[in-house]
Amino acid sequence: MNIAVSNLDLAFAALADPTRRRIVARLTRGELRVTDLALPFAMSLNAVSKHVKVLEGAGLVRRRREGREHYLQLRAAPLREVARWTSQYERFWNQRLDALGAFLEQQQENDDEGSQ
Amino acid sequence: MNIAVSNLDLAFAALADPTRRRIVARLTRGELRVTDLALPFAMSLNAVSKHVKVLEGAGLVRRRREGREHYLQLRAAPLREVARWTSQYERFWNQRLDALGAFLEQQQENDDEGSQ
DNA sequence: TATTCATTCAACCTTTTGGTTGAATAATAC
DNA sequence: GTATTATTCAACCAAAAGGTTGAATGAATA
Repeated sequence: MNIAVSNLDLAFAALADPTRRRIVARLTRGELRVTDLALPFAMSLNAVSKHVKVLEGAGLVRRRREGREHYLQLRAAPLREVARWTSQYERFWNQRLDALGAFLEQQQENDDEGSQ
Repeated sequence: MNIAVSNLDLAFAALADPTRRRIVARLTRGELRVTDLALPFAMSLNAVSKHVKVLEGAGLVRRRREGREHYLQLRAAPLREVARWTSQYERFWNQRLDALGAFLEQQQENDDEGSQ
């Protein structure tokens, strides 16, 4: 009896780990076998294999089996969802500047009152 | 002895929980007291308070104390970081289409070979 | 066929997470 | 001054996360 876990949940959670973000970055260079992917990481191959599975679960990585070798490929589509969700808040990014703008406007109004 | 946790780690992790994303969405309407913020959530006030603390830790929420009331405010700046990281991969979003393009080009080349 | 290689599976461990309840704190209202 | 209200703190709990090691599986190679 699983409760629903959205794509966005999975994508954000997958990307919350720095090792997994490094994996994503690494795969932009092209396909890699699990072993080769794991090379620069200071952890066991098994640990990397687990991270890959998390990324797969989030749809961020695709696996192509060729004999005993598994080639991993970046599938960035879920990042688009992340970007879409995030960009909803674009107008809040400069909140402080907006607040400053409002403050300046307010001050302007006050100045005007003073001149009546 | 904490190991380093990046801003991006904190932001992604904070946003990986659907309740916290709802909180962020809710706060776009303006400041809210903790109690009011918690109203629509089917969990204890304490649970919401904890979520707020996670969002604060990631810099996504700011707290303004006024007497016994705490007013919470959205600080979307960390979302900009998330968007920046994510947009690095924009050109991979349409990977499948690119792959199709490459395939079609390849096929075109093959056709050309056949005509030599 | 026996061995090596690429990878996962399984079990285990520690820390973190997301929730609960009950008590503490501190400001407001009666 | 005594309730009441707003919020956190603290302890607890179950489940998940991130890592380890060792065994299993299945292909390739000698």
